[in-house]
Amino acid sequence: MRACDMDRVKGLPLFADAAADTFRVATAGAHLQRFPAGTMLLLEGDPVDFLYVLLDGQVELHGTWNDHETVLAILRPVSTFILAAVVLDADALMSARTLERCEILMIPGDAIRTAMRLDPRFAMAVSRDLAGCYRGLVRTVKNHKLRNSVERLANYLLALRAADNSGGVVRLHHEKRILASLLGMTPENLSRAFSALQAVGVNVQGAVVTLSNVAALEALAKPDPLIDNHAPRGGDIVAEADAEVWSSERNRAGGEAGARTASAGRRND
Amino acid sequence: MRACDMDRVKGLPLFADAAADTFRVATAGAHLQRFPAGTMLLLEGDPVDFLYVLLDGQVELHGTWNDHETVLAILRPVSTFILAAVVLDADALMSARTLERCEILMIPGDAIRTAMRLDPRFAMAVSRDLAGCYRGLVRTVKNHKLRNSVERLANYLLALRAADNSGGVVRLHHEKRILASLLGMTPENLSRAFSALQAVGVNVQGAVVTLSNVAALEALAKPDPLIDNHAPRGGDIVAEADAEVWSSERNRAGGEAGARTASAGRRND
DNA sequence: CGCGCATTTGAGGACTGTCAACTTCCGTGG
DNA sequence: CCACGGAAGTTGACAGTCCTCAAATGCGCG
Repeated sequence: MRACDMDRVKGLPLFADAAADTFRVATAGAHLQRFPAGTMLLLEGDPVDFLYVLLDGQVELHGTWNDHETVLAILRPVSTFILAAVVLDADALMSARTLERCEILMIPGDAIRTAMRLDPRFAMAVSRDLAGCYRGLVRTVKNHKLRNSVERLANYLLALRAADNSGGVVRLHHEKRILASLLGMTPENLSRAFSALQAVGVNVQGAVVTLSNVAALEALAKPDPLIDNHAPRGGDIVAEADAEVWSSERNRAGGEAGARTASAGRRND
Repeated sequence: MRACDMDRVKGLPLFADAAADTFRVATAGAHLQRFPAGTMLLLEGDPVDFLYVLLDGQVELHGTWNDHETVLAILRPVSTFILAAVVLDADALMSARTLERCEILMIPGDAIRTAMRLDPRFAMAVSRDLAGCYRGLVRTVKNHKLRNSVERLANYLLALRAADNSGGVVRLHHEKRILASLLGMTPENLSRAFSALQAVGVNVQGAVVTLSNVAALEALAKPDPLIDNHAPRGGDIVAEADAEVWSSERNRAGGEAGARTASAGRRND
């Protein structure tokens, strides 16, 4: 493993606070591996033997049922994934597949669990990481249960814009059919959702999306800090520490989240 | 706090493994409180000062957006909730409301965080708890994205049956409109979903549901161990340790989960 | 007994998925 | 450099699912 890779791993919130020994032990048994695009790293139901650290490339996490598949998260460097299964030494609930050529550090699950026992600071970091992942998923569920597909897409675009601090032009990081699945719709409907957003100044040109009327888009999207990690807080409150990898917002470019309906309201309560 | 309550708290996976000292310190600053039905314990967006331990009654966790509300989880004793926010000392992403008269132990968040720093075994237990919660939500997302409303209801009923190890008769633990929201539909559609399940031997009589043809119900529901925590594993595999509170399967009686479409398949990819 | 609320039922419409045809894009190979 | 083939993305037509509104029914509590 290159020194710079080592530094990148050490820079993860998960390891930043760990004792030097902990880090050394954990990475001692680790190995760096390269995978071509389209490789299945992990199949749901399989035992999980490693904590994965994505150093380069993109990885998709998905689930299947009854011959259907849905994308649950898309990871970009630097991210760890499958931490929850490692902590519990349990079977994977999601499959992982490379979307492009990837460089991945694989740390034995035993090493992680041992390190947690020996280093309370590391155990604490794991807890914080998992708490952040959990909260990311709460946002996702709220997003899906409280918003329709056009609203989800609108918020996704705003999240992209916030993440790339791009002005009025954002680039989609994935194929549209992957994005459609992540947002919980079919490719056809994603296409129609983009059309619908033309009315608020959204134009698509391949992977390049121009937002010519952000105010109108925001009026439609109604981003909410309790769903969308990028959305502005009310007062002068400090940004929360959710951080962390996985389906955490940063990786998904703020894509998924979730929150909703009031006591009297309706819509998919 | 009564001694028997103390024992119930100590019996939680979260505390079972903790040092005696840890438990003493944590519960020293705690106070037991009773709330009438319909009390808002916590509003989303509020700072979280306590870890809540539900000892008696039922609590609903919900999220709101744009004047709509959705139920994210329903908790029954003994459960802790809001642990993720406590670990991160962050604002709540969900609101909590009592559904009936409740008895709740409130442990200061500081005490929890301090205990984690001092007691690695406790920190480890927190990690395991959060990992279980996380996996519960992964199941929920798969359930919602991969199944339609009738399928979700069918699996919910099977989960209830498994939890209560009832034969062909299960009791609903909540009002139908709450259940509808938890399952991601309107009360009207829950009613229609029940009607649809008559074809596979499901009959509703108030809160009492009789399942006269479990085989047919299962054929429709297609329960999956990677979505439904109750579903049978393939071989002689040991049941996983997900356990834990919160939106964990046990509380929701195995209700929620989620996963979906295969590469070629469709339906809400 | 009557009121209020939860639940049910019906009708209609909005949203989303399915199927099929067409266009565009892109990499391969001639 | 250009033609070809396949995949991705679009569009249209249609159907199924789900939500909304309204009204009726049933149940529990005062």
